[in-house]
Amino acid sequence: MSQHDLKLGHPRCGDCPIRHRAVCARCEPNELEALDAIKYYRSFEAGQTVIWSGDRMDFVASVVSGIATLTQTMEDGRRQMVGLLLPSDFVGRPGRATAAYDVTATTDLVMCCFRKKPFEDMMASTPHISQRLLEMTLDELDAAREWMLLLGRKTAREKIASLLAILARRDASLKAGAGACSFDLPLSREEMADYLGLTLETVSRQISALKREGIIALEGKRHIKVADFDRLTEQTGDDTDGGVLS
Amino acid sequence: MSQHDLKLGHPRCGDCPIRHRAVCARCEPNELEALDAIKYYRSFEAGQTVIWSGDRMDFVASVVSGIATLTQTMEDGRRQMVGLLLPSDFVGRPGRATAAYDVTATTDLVMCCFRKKPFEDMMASTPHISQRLLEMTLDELDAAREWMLLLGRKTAREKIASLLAILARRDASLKAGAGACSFDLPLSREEMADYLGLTLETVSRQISALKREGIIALEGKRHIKVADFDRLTEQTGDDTDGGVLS
DNA sequence: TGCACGCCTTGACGCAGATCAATTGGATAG
DNA sequence: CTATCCAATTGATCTGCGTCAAGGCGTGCA
Repeated sequence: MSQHDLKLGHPRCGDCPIRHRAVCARCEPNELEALDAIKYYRSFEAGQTVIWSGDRMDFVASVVSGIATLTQTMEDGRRQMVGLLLPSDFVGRPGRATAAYDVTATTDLVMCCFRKKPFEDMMASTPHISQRLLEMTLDELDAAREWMLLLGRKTAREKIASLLAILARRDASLKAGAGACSFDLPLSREEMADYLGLTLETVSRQISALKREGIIALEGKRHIKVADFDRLTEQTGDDTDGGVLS
Repeated sequence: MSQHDLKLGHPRCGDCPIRHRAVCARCEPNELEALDAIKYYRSFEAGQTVIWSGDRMDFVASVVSGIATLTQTMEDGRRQMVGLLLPSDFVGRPGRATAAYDVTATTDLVMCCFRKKPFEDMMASTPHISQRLLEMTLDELDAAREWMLLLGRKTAREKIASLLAILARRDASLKAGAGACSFDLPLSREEMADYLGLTLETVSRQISALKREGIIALEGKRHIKVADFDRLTEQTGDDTDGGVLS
């Protein structure tokens, strides 16, 4: 769409990690300067809650390193994860005063925060930013819709396989397409269950089943080896044309 | 956020219905002129498919009247609705060439379409538009996340009650809050099932159960009467502080 | 008037996944 | 080396919802 993507910072250098699609040589350096003035960093330990749903939220933020989750909780304690935040993902909603979801660090986490008021002012005066945010939000919406199909219509086995495939794709060196790969699970069984709309027992049983069938292997509880990625994706129920994302 | 909301057209007049939060007296008339040049209208009959997933899509659009759905279908025919498009909702993604979901008219439908290329050009030159779209996309993302909780963790009864509450809230004259109301179901049992991640039989049974308990009453198959809205919302599993949206 | 077709309802039954409960295994502390 | 703790596994049983199947009801067409 825009040949001139906003350079709020370069993902590679980790300085200010708002993701952009392609490095662009024509970006204005002063956009970065402006952001420098209103940003600060916060670190969290694995398991720490970053924000509780309903809290006043006077910043927006971007994940620098680590993984966080967005979850919703019902009165009786049922929990559903509704977002998985990976490095460069954006948190918080310009124009809203309170948080709508719990945000929890599942690994050690560093976030780059922007005070909300100046960030919003800057959005108003810097069109690239809202265009970039729109693009990112549309990506998230697509991911949410894929997730809805998983929650509403997939079996437990398909759910697990889908999650493992997502994690494998993003974590492992799968450049070429099919083949072997291995990665660390960033989520506990319970967190996986909250992601998938299952119980942790069902998650555990399905992982054991995949192991028994030789589709995956475990090293410890948290490290997964996938012998043949194609055999895993066969289990996901998805169309078999493995779209490789940019 | 922006005190100066884009006036692409006034929802009330139905001319060009991109929704905006508040009527703004200071809008530039030429923004509207610019849109006039690239827009056109299309009508569909109930049941007609507007776009198939994978189709080349050279426009974006906004719903003028009627209701449309976004659905995803798996190879074996399992279907999940992932979006419900009501008047003033936006369809299509700037920057993407092909449709990601099936779009189907569930009632007679009129859409206001914008040719994509000129629309994108205008987005680039008119910051208000991307800001307005960002706001709308964030609203959709919130709705999708609420929906994920429903799909992942709610029981069949809670799902039905939630859907009826959503339809009642938007359709009926519930200004004051609680009380009686009635409305027409815009969806068939099967479409409700696809929305909720259930089978149509389960939908039918749950509706019968709510009827038996006097929480709702049916007139014909498609008209619902809710005697006491609070008794319905008690069944949704949601927190009981009925947030009234702007 | 009757038949066919679509949509909905209702019943009977089975199973995937939830629930309840016990055990294992790996990590850390004493 | 043993005790403690917590995440994960595994087993036994239960149940909500899916599946399969048989009507019911309204609408349109011959």
